[in-house]
Amino acid sequence: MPAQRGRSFYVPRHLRQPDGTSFFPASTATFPHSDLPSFVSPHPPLNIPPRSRPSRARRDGTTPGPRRLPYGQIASPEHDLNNQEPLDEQGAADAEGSKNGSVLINLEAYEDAPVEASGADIPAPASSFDEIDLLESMNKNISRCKYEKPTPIQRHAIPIALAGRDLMACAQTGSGKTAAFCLPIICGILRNGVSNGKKPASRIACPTALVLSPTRELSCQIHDEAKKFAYQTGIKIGVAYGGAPFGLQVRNLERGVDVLVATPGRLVDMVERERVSLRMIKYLAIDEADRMLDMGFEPQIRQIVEQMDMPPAGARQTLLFSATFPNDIQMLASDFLSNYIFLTVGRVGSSTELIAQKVEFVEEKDKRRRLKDLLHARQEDGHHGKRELTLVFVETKRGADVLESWLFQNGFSAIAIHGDKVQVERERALRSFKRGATPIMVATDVASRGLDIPHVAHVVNFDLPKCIDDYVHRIGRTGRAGKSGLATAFFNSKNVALARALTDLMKETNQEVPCWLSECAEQSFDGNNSNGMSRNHRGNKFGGHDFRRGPKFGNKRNTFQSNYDYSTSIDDYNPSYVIDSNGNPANCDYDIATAQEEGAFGGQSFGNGLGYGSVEVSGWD
DNA sequence: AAAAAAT
Repeated sequence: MPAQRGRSFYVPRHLRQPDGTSFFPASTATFPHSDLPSFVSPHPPLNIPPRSRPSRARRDGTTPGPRRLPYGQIASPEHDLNNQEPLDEQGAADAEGSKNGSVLINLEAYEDAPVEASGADIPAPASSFDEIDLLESMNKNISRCKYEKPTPIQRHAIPIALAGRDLMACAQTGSGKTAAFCLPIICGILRNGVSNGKKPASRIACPTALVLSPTRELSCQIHDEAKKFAYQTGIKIGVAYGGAPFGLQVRNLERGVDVLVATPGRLVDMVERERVSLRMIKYLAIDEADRMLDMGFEPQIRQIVEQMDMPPAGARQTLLFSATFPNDIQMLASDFLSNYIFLTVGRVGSSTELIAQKVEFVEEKDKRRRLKDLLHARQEDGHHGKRELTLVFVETKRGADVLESWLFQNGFSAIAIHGDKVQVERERALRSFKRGATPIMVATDVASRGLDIPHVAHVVNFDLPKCIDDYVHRIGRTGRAGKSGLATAFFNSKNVALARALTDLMKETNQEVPCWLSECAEQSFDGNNSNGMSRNHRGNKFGGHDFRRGPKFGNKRNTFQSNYDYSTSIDDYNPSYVIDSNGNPANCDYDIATAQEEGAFGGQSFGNGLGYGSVEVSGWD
């Protein structure tokens, strides 16, 4: 029985201390409610000294949060990726039912979400939508969306954005961050007069606002959401992403666009072909900003923001949102910002505790058989017929296809989704899964971020991800809106590097950690490092703080909650160890055979002591 | 080694 830390809530990864404690001890100044703390005082703009950009190894780009959280709002409407129809009132109210009591109960916990804000002249948060000076037409849309009360991130971020300030904000997906940047942007455009980006005698679309996101599906989702807020305001929302007909998208934009939601590649294409110009951009929002600035994406983002015709920082308003903001990414991101406010809204993720996490020791060759058993077990437990959904994550695209056909041959109705499928197939697979036509979906990480899939009762990590953030994100597909869920992971010697982080996370979420896993974790090094490379540039963790306050920058004025010792975390962390041919740390003498003797195998290591039968899972309501 | 994002 592993020692529990006695914390009854989940601390988001980016708010954790290296020792696992929260960044927000009781003595720390936080403002869980909407009062602006008295110790927040204006100070001159921070002067960020030039720095050398650290060379970065492959970073485990993390994106926010797994699911939509209640916050007393009705859960987000299901997004039909193909639905490009204008939103009608029914659409606006097309909220997925989550009117159960637990939502309201959980709401109380979210009110305590700790908040950290730093920067000059921080606008006071608002406690209600009425308090925020959004326009009448938008208030109606907010009501139509059944948003009764702003979420913590909305309460803080919307006043900041409405005040015209640049913002770097940390908040989980589903905590309402889409609205947190869409509402003030749309409101700002309305106040200044809608132009629909029309230049007389020009076919070039000139949007006033640009929203960037890392995946096509996420762009669709934001597009749909933004349309709801802009309903009957005259503001036009457009979308541009790859895998869909170029000409069709362009023609839609030619009809006028104020807010363009896009993935980077297609946008660059459109700008280069002179179908879109960024010269009128007044608002730039980057969703999943840390991922967007991660290797692979950064050059494109830099091209869009710095090398095309977009007005420079200061001449536009820039809003960056993400779940995590490692310090090195903050540095990159600050290039895009001017006198910005850094905002972190942590959350008390009690719903995460509603996910029963189970880790089983399963060798590669046994995985299929074990998965089959799991799927059968659930059917025998009488849950089938409710068409609850099971999401199975694998490592590779090919692996997804292979497992899909194997499942099919074994009588399961499964479908695969991954990036080698054409967009139409991706969307078809997703729809089929959501509908329950194929209640099992085998996915790569393409499905782990940004997708809102109701009724997922079970997430199986057939292959565990390399980084713990991905794990958190994947399992968060279940246990939504106050409902419980189950997450099962297949662990074997290939995953030893994840043992420590996995153990920590499970403890934090009050899960019982199997003995063999604890033992493995104790004997291995920090598992959040999958390739044995030093990640000291990232600091010891998380980046849930304004990097401007780090020791290198020497500016600790006007900050609250600064009792964290950066000196031990940012530059001094330099682990080095050797990985042997099996991928294990060479000096980790963890012995699989011992684990087997200890009964570590499948079925013996239920995360919370609950069997499948005793886990309350959701089905169709 | 892998996934995502342009054609």
